[in-house]
Amino acid sequence: MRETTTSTPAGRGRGAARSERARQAILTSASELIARDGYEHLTIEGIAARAKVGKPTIYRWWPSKSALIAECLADDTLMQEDFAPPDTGDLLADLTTWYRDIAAFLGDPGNAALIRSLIAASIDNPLVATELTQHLGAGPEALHGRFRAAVAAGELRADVPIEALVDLITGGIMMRIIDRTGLRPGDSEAFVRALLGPLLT
Amino acid sequence: MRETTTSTPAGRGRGAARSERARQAILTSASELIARDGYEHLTIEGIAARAKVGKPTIYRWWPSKSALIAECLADDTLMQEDFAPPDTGDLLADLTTWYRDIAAFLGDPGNAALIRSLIAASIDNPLVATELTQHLGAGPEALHGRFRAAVAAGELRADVPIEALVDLITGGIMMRIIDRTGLRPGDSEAFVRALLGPLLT
Amino acid sequence: MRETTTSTPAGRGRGAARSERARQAILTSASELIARDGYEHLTIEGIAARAKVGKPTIYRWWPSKSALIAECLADDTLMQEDFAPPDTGDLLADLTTWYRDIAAFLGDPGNAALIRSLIAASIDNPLVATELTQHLGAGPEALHGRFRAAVAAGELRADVPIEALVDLITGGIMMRIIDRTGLRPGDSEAFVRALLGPLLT
Amino acid sequence: MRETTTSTPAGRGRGAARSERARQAILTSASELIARDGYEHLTIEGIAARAKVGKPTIYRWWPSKSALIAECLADDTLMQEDFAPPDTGDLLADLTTWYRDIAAFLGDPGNAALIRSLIAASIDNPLVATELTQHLGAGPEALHGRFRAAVAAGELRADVPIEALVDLITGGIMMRIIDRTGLRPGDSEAFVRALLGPLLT
DNA sequence: CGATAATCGAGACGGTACGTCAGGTCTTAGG
DNA sequence: CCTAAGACCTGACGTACCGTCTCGATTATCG
Repeated sequence: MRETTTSTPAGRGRGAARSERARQAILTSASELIARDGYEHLTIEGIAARAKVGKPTIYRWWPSKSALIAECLADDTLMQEDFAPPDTGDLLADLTTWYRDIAAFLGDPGNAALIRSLIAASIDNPLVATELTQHLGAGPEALHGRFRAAVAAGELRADVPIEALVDLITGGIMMRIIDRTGLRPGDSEAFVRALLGPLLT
Repeated sequence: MRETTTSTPAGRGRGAARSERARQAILTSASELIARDGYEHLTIEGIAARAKVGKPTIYRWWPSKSALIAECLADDTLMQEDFAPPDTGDLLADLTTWYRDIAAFLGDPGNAALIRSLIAASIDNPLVATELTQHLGAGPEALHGRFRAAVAAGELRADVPIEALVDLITGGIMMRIIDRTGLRPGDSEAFVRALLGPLLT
Repeated sequence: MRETTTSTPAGRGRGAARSERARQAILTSASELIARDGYEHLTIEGIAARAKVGKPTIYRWWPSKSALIAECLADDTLMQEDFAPPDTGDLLADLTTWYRDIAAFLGDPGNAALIRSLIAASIDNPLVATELTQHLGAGPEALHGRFRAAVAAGELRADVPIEALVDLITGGIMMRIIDRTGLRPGDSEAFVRALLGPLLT
Repeated sequence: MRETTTSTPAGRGRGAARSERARQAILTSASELIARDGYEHLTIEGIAARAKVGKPTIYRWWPSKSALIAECLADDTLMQEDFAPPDTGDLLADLTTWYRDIAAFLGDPGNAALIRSLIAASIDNPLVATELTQHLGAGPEALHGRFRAAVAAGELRADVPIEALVDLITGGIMMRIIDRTGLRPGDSEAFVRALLGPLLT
């Protein structure tokens, strides 16, 4: 679990400690409800009821629905999947593999809807965007790392703007989720070719 | 104005005709409010009040807030800008120009917030996504056309997957808006190079 | 029904009229609940639920719980009893009769509790006090009237301060309710004698 | 200080003794807050915060807000005034004096509001009513005593129902506070005359 | 004198109710 | 028959307090 959010119990001077039981129940309930009903139908009241917790307990620790979702992601409660390109030495093949995995995941309409919900949450909390891209493997460790390795291996030109490359490829996935076009596994090669293959004559 | 939505006046038998005044007032009010407060704070009630219209008048013609927004876009009430790459014969230069224009537009935080709102609206109505990409110049006429012209001119390989290319480049922009990283004009070349330049050694 | 409160439908320009069904259901539910649970346990939420009405419908028409109670009283929904001294020509006998009726009424602990609740409501809304004293017969028509008649009949001295007399006698009842001492029917004569009988030697 | 409430330190076996500092701080804070904000806005949480005391410390020693108020009164923390009729041998004059003092006290709207708050507290705890009437001089020692002295002095008939007389006169004051009519000093004579003067012809 | 135990401050907890906002539907009056 | 106005029921919002419980520290008595 990456701890990225603000809801740390802090130093605790005196007084009862924060209830780990409540925290877990809230994260779990939020995760189940967003997966079932989508971000738009997610309510603090519903989460509190399902977690058998008072609403104030949620408001005490999270300033907003989206912050709560961010922690669900950071805590791996909401999405177990963590995509990352392998490193076989063949960049095109590795990216295609990675892309295909994601496409397979998004083939399930439930998963696609979940990611759509997470994009919605990202809009009022960039932290969610960060967590989401992490899970998709587009974080600094995974995709960035693979590109840097390719540069080091002499597979990719040294002056390639890796940041831009990552945003392009991640954004390409997002677009297909937003406009509901979807990602077919066969698209994987098209995307990778469009990105890395020789385009200009 | 492209007419893409469902709110056609229809055949009409008897009775008063649909009030064009009301329609315009609603679209204008919705546009002003979303620009001012963002999609999350946009309410039907607020629109009705500002347009001096009853709520049912809105519900009669639009099934949802996002459908209303889609029509605002189609009607050019919400966004006057219509980006499109020029065609000077030099694809890289043309794309860079287009990208730079968009980056300049998004340099204004208000505009960035507006687009972020439109992405939010896109999530519960793909029609908004369509309209939005149109306005950004990523629709069939503009960006696709430019790529097809490049293929025809022999500037781009014939087997390039244009669809994927467009989604990559559009998605790249979206990503930067969602995660609030922003697009600096200087990024334009990086993006275009990352997409079209020679990457592999 | 005396109409003393502010919740008049007003002029009504256009739009749906105020629902009489809702108004009645609210008054009835409030009356039942205050009689059952007391003013302290009376909640707007509970009234709304029992009346099958939305909370805003209550807040639209009454500014506070106590204003609602005042209207329950004015509407004779909460208390059907309306005490008033008879006029047989014998003031002492008439007052004793009246007092005895009230004592009998308050003999039922439920009634005593209800009046106690109404005193509580009176404290944050003097309108309730007015309505309550009306019902007890201490309003201008009943007790005041009887005293004026006694003066006219030469039964009572002309310079008697009627206002003070009424407040004394009403307050005497209130005291016994507040301190839970209670009013026994036998007290009636003691009170009336204490008030009107020859005290000084 | 009369000790009438339940908060006795009890036998105590071992362990730390009850903190007198905490007790005083709580009584003082409660008194200040009820005087400032009224009984309806008085909260245990607010008292605890102002007294720099934990909520359980309050709940440990007092079962309810009203019990705490009762002790504030018994402890003379909340009201320093203790009214009592003098005994000059002239009952009418003495009562008038006493009444006038109370009327003067209630002339200050803050005092009137305080007494109103105490009546509210009396409703859910008759002990408060007892303490309140004590402070107003309507307890067994003061007003009752004065009446008994008058009987002994032959000023008042021996068969006068003193209890009822006291309730009438106290209730008369209460009424004026509850219905916010107020007591003007000039009313004093009217009340006393209404009570004791020759009424019947 | 050290163990025992009650108290104290602090504050988190599961709850209930608050008063408000907005949703989407309906009813009425006017044109 | 459409439009404006607006009332209706519903449901969620975020907040304030409730009364209880759980800490860790302090304090005083008892064995």
